[in-house]
Amino acid sequence: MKKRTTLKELAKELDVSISTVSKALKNSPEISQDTIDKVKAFAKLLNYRPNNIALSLKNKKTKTIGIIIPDIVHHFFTKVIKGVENYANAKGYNVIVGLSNESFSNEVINMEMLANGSIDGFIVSMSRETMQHQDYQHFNETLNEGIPLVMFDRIVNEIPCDKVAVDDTKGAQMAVKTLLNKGAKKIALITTKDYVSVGRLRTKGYIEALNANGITPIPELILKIDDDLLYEDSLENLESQIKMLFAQHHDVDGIFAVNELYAVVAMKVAKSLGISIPEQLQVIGFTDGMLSKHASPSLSTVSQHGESMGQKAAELLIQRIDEYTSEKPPQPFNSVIITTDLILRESTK
Amino acid sequence: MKKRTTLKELAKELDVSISTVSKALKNSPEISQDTIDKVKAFAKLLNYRPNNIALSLKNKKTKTIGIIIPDIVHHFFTKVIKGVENYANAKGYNVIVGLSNESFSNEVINMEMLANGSIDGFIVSMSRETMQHQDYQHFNETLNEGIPLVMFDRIVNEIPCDKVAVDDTKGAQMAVKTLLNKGAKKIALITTKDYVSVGRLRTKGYIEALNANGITPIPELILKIDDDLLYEDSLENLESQIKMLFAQHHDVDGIFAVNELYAVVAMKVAKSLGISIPEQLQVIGFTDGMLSKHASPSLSTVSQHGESMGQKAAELLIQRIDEYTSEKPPQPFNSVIITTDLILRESTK
DNA sequence: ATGAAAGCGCTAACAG
DNA sequence: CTGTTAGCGCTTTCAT
Repeated sequence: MKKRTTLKELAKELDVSISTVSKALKNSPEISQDTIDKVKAFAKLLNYRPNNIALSLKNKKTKTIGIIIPDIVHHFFTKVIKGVENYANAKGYNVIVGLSNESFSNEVINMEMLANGSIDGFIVSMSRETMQHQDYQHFNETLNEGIPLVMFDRIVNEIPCDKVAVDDTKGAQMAVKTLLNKGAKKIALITTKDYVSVGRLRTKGYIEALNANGITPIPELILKIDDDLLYEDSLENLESQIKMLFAQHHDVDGIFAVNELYAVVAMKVAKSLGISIPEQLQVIGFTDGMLSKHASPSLSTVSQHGESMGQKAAELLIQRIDEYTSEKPPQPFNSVIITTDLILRESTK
Repeated sequence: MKKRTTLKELAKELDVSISTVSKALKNSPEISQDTIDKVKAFAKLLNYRPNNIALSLKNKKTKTIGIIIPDIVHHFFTKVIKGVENYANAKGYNVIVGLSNESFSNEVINMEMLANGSIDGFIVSMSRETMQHQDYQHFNETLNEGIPLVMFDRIVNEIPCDKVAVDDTKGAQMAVKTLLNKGAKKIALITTKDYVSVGRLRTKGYIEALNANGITPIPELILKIDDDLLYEDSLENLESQIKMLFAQHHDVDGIFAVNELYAVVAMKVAKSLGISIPEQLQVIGFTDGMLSKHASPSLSTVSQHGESMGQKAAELLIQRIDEYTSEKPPQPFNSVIITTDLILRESTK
């Protein structure tokens, strides 16, 4: 277990000063080619590699970014992380992942832990609790301390920062419109409670699409699911609500669900009731994940392009980090919208 | 954008020395209660929080651990990360995630990047390429530099470190035995190429279970899929292979697949051929993910307990980190086996 | 009870 | 061309 070599050691062995070694390794023109060669050869021999931590302390930059998400067991967030990693690594950044588990306090604690010098900036999707409490103080504090922040997916206007959002409303509109075009007359919506921004926006899209087609939305056809479904125990609740919907409205022939799980569960319930898909009932979900692809019938869905979101978020963040450190004039904040695509599969005609 | 307060600033404002402030904040008995109070009050006022980087440099501990995985868009790894995060955070550690994308060089680069002081230890599941090349030099180097390493899931004996593995062979045995008990006579296996350790071990379990029941394994019933299926484009290849299997062996009445995707695809093909599940064909997969739960019929599966694996890995790693820094006598390496559970659902009788 | 000083590993302004 | 020095923020030993 040999210890990591330091500049000091190299210097001592070569009998030159530390700064000479430091400069030589950077090909400084101040140093003679001769010593440069000697130093480099020796450094390679001892397998010298600079200590990141020391560099961070010196440069006041850690070259790592923190991403805070509500849950990692979730295809969409996973895609986003992948996008962030790809872009960040290419730029020489590492990525620290913090999980809030949908809890406000976890989110705060995680961010505070990282804000104490561990990271150069944050990429965040708010926890459900934070959205409910509408307490954004920790975000604003972070920003005040000069740590840039990019929010994605679960966005809120109150926070002055860069944002990357999905075009939730448009995506939902498109889905519902497609359902209508394909002959659906009575389309139900399975969505979240309104405090979830993406649920709210997708609900908006649903209503707008109906209105645009001269259809008055029927409140009874809108299921606002209470529990965030990532928490798997609430599935039964969902199933029974959907059963009730079918019981009361035999003629529902279309369903738009704001995530793929709701959609898949709806299909399952429908099948168990002997309703055939897509003949009697067409279904479109949101988020293009594993479930959609491998459900049977496979699920038509609005694709969110999580990986692109992650990339874009990382890009905005690193740009902002550069701006801060180079003391450039501050640029206005960006709000990037990632457009959605409709992927048609077997659950629609 | 106010800057972070430092000890120095506090000291200047309070007109005491830096070391006094430092000690006061730690309730050092060397400092009078009076100054302690004063310092603390002022520190709180200015919202002082210590700089992690400076601490890391001083202590030579970063309080962060690096986890390197082949792919994050994968339920199992995601569960493991969650387990690692939970345990690590509780112990005051952060988690840096590195993705190898199943590539050897990415794995090496990622580890080198982090090994330069950014982390106190690694938790790793090898990339597919690494398993193929059987080049473990980077792991050994890391260990030589005194950075502890815990491997999980994709394990290899050649590396002297702590390990957390799934009981792949037993899990597979149990699955096949269950299939037999439930009346299956001719059981096919869908597995990976042998260089994937977990695939190899599960194949072993399959063969052992058959042998134990006096059945001679038929090579034709063993499909060794070439491409790692996480790469989604190779699905068609899989489907056609499965079709061929059914064409040549009408009487296959059981399938054991080494992951849930293979199993779900097999069910899909079977259904498309009019084979009813579980009546004519019973299926068991491996890994208890979203797909298994929400497939229709829902998939019986061997659960790997990814979250427990992550927790255990983090526990072993942090223990090892403590050992290293406290210069305790080295303990022998642990190999923890996480036992599997069989979850019976609709795809078996 | 308080402070000065060294040092963690590295960089860079300044001197020679 | 090479070396000295100060400093990043903090801890800790050793004076005082």
